Amino acid sequence: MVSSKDVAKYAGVSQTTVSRVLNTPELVKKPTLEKVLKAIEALNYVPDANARSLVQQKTKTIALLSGPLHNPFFVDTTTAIVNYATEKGYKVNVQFVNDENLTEAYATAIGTKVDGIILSCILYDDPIFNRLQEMNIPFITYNRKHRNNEQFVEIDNFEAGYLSAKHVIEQQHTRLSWVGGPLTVSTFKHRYEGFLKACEDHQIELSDAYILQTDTSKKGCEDALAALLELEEKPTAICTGSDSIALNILDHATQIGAAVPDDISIVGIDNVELSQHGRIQLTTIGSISEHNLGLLAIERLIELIENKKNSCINITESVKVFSRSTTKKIKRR
Amino acid sequence: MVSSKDVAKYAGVSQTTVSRVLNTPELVKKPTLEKVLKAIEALNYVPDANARSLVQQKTKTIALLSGPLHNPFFVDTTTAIVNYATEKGYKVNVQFVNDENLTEAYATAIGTKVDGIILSCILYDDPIFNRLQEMNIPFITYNRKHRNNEQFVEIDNFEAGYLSAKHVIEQQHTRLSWVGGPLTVSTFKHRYEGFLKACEDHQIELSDAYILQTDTSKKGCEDALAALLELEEKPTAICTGSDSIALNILDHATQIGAAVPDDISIVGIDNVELSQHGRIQLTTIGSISEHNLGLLAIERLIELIENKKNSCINITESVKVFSRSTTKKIKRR
DNA sequence: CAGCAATATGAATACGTAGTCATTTTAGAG
DNA sequence: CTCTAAAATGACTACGTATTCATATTGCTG
Repeated sequence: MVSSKDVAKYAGVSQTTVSRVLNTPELVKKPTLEKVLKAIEALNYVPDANARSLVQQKTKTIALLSGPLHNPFFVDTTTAIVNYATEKGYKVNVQFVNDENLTEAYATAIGTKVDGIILSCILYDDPIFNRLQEMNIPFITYNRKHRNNEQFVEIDNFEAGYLSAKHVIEQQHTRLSWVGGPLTVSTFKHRYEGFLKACEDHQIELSDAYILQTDTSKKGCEDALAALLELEEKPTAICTGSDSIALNILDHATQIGAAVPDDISIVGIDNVELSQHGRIQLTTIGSISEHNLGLLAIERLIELIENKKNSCINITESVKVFSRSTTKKIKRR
Repeated sequence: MVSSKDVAKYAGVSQTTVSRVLNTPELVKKPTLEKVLKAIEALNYVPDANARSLVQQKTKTIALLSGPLHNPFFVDTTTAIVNYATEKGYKVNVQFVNDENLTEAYATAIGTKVDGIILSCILYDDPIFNRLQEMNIPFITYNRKHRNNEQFVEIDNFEAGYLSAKHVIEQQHTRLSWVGGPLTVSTFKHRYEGFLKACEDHQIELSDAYILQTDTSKKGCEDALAALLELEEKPTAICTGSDSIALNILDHATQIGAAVPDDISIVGIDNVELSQHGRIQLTTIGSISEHNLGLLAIERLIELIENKKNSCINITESVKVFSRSTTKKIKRR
């Protein structure tokens, strides 16, 4: 591997000068500068980022702990995060986190001495949170948050859940179902609470059999739908905890011949890109901003890293209904 | 930041011993071992991965240069690659590459001294290829390949294109269109060649107006479809260069009221996860293996890194038709 | 051309780890 | 208890860079 010393020898200067050429070229005389640049070119020299990190104590690397990409929400956010960070000169270390590899994911993120951590996958009461805080590495959560979070970006989850129910209630639905995710997660918890409140406000009675908390997996969603369709009195509308869940249910409903929205209406939350697809046209609740949560979060994180501002970042984006074709005014009998 | 020296001082041993505890604990006496472990625990010590990389000349990091995630093919492969590499103890540096940031992407991949590079985005005749080879870093391409590639994993692109055309020809279609991507890319080039051969073998005449090479963007695909639908004699089947293109066309067709498959049939290539969705049900050509190309490639790459085997890896997976609901036997007039 | 400030360069060092080699300690044999 | 081989530990150095401080060179003023 060719080092700055090699370049120095080749150019007949000191290693220091080579370093200067790369970092503070204005401090080096033109002829010397060119000699060195030529040497760099000739030897195909590329500075070693690790060595640089070691001495500067900065890695120009960010750890991204994302949820899995089969959830289209994370497709959108990962794209935004990676692209923005790359553009700003940061490398992005990506891990897709699930329940099993969570703690290990944190460990490697910490051991790599990254400049910052951006993560979605955290529980509302997660013990790892304290360790993260002790590490004194800037970090921010998007989508989900922790009970004590100081830096996070989310949508107004309560309102999203509320609007979700309100939307189908306004379409005359009275038999509303909720298919959500684990209540240990802030998003699902608050969305569900919003859903409940809307039902309460509109005097909708909720059958216990209509309320399901899945593990959000494809299988889990399919089972949930199956359970609902087995009921004597089936719900006419399903409010879901996320677009991912909604898409899974929509998929399975179509496969087993349940017509959406004619037999049953489905509402998502998140307004992921995919929900707009002509064949999908999912009615959903999403941020009024066109910037997704990942982008908002990575912008803040990099600001945090570079300015060392320690101001609290609490962003809660307002939401609205995106009414598409998976919901329909119920036909009164 | 607490270093191994701090641990050494705390435990009353030398830094060497601390290092040994972490790397070759069998060479250290029990009591000493425990003293050190306690110190590590007490100080919350985490070894600095950068320093380790510097001295060992190994980073335990892999650079992934992927295409953008709005192409669902890369959703599948990125998931497989990141998860497999993570499981094997590698960090994955992800970049989503497009035409503009390509060279820069290579530069950072090289500057980080990664242990290996896995990439899809390379042109069939790409000058960067030589530089990669000179770097002497193990690298492998998946999906696309370079003319001189020695390590690659692909599907049988020619056969895929061939089967694509054959499938709709067998459904009595005679007015076949091809909407592909740039022919500078191996996949599109070979798929197109296969398509042409099938048409030739079955005496299908191709109108020039039916052959379109798009930039694969959403807009590009929409324009292509619009152009086709403006023709006096519209094609009855569109064979596309990839599922991504097919999905974009399907999206737009639905949005503008063109019925698929009743008005027009659409075939993709890649068999991405999303193509199976109940609402999509895209007929497509894909690998007979259930492992996606990303997984196959990352497995080989890590083998390459760890065994230094320099054997050529040329994998070309066989393909078959996945017949779903976007193609249909044409109604003879 | 002297003298001095400003500019340009280089030598030495630190960053945190792993590995080499030398040294000390331990265990076992006689 | 002595001697020797094996086991355990430590001092030192390299990795490739950026930075500090010292030194050399240049340019300018009078």
